Amino acid sequence: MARRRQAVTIRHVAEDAGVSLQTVSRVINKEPNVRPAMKERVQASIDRLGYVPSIAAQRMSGSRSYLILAINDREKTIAEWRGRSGTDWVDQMLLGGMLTCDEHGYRMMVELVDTHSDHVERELSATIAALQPDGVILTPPHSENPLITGLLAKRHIPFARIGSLDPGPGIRLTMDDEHSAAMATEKLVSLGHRRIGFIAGPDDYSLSGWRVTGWRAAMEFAGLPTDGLCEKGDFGFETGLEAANKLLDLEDRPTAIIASSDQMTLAVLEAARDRNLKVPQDLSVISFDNTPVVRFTDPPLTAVDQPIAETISRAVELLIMAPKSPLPLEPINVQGQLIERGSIGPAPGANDA
Amino acid sequence: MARRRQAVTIRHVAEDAGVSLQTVSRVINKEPNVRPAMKERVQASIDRLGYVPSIAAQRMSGSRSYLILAINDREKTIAEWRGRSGTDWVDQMLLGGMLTCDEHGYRMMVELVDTHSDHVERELSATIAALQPDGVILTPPHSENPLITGLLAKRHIPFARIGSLDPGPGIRLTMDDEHSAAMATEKLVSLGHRRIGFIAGPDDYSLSGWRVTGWRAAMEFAGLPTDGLCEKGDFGFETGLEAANKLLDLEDRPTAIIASSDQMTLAVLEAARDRNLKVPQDLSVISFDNTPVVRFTDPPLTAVDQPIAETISRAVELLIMAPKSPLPLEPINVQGQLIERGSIGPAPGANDA
DNA sequence: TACCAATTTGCAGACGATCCCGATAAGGGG
DNA sequence: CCCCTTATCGGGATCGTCTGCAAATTGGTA
Repeated sequence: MARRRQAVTIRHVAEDAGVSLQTVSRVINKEPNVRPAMKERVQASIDRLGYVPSIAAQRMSGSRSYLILAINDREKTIAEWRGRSGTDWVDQMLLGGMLTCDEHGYRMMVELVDTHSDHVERELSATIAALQPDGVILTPPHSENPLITGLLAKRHIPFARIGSLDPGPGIRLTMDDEHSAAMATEKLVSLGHRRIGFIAGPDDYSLSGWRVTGWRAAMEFAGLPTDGLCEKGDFGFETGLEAANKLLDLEDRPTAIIASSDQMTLAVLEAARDRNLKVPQDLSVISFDNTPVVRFTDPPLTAVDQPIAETISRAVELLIMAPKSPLPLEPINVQGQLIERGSIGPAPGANDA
Repeated sequence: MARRRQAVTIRHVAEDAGVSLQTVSRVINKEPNVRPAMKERVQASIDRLGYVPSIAAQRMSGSRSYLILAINDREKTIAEWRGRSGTDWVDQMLLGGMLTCDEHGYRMMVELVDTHSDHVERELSATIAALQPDGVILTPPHSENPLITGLLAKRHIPFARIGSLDPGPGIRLTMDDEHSAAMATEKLVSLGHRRIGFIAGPDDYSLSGWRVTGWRAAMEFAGLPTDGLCEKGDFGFETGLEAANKLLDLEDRPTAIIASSDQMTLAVLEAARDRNLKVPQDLSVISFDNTPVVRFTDPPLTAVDQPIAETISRAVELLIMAPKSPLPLEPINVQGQLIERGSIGPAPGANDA
């Protein structure tokens, strides 16, 4: 096959407009110090010839790659794909990220990286060298991996850490997990529940901790006990089931459970069914994530919506602006929302407050 | 910020190994005519320095971009994202595409393109010029857009058309829609159903037609009528509901319905509920797609699984091999599978066959 | 031993855009 | 009207890799 060359280059445009390459370049990059008349003339040539700059060449000559890289956990993502349990993170990342990138003439690429592997550093390092992105978005649990953050910081590549409050380099964006958990808890308290169980996520996600903190704070504020009411899972169905069983087998069984992911909440529904507990009459349930499945369960789940798309969108904007405006040092909180559906109701035996 | 340069270039490797740039290049690209000893020496330097070639520079010098572009319909994809109805196409494309790309050292990028727009051609053309991908994957309905296929053919960019049997340039890969529809129909016939309705997809997807053909053929083979039993939707919920209503309001109501998408099948469930028809006792239902939601409906849906991931994976492999081996002219069929769940049962009033 | 062909290696140029810096043109105060 | 500052524009080098061709090496044969 014949070697493929660029159809229209900056040179053609320059000739057509009768100006230098430099001037065309300035117009493309919207640089100042170009007279309006000149700018118009060049733009006309660009439009007429249908010229589009080659990103490869732009990157080569030391400028931007117009590429934002989004890093996801390989193992987790593939498991979700294979199991067809829905990959809401990827979906919502793409929604928020791609659309925002589009607006600014950038592209987003998703890259899967192994979390639990010795060569995370090499793997990512190679990707960076090959692609040379202008910015990187780290999703949990990568956002808390010091090897990764260290590597990016060393290379001076702007990056965003989603869902992490740990101090360190990079922009931090969270979905205010503490507040969200408190909000869910308060809702249940207001419905008269006094024993509210919580199923936390794994420890290597710091947001797991923040959610527990929010729940505990709201419980204590309401003067309610928390001892023995917090179990732990890994966001997946199986561990969620174990945790749910433990909570529902307690002598003084909770009348409501909040679980840190939709999959774990599905497990709670299953555990309740096994015990002939009706949701929401005997047990109220609130979930985290609000992925598509929660609308189709029986009953549909009340859930804390994680505004992933919006968060990623904010991250993209900040990264794109990075060369010009300094990155915010303080974490940015994007507020979650409690989407009410049929899985919660008044506490059994509680009169109207 | 300081201009970012490549950390380790081919030049460093060449110096380190004491050879010319050329030789290093040959080793990287696995070209013949390099003595084993030399190859080993260069490879050692590459490993030691952690060298990774810059894709931008590779593309610049006229070789590959190691990039496969997957084109999806913007409007449809965004609507699915926003509505959180599940975007199985994007998900499964990424699953099949990214993993296969990874294996070959390629990357996949998803690009959203407006289907119903005058400037499809310009939009795509600009993307091609900017990214210069080594291959393009077109999903329906883009796979049948002559403007797009013509453009790619003219630029000599290898491309794959998913879900289209139309003659023309490019590799064609289908999920054997005709056979799948026939398979679903036969299943219902074997359960004793005699009036089997079909809800087709929109006309601008040629696969819609093939599915109808498969259904009609299976019906006629069984000596069953088809008149008035085929309605049409646009794959979405609302039009699916209209179609379902029409079928269920027929004087001689069908006892089974096959719908061409999961969303339309959800609408069938809704329409059945409105009329107090029990699924599967009064009405059997089979869906197309098998997206994650179908496991959570009541009852879970029997569905024709669309092997999107596998199909895209095949497409990627063929595109990557394109420069060396010629592209197959005949369409490639990837067989779908009928996943049986609770939404089908024997026809009401039919004794065991 | 000498010679020719095939294999292996190196040199210079190209790819398309940007960056640095110098040259020219425009504008403003004395 | 002149000079100096600032806004505009252009020339040449550069980025990292590959392609085309020439040079050097190897190996086998007459």
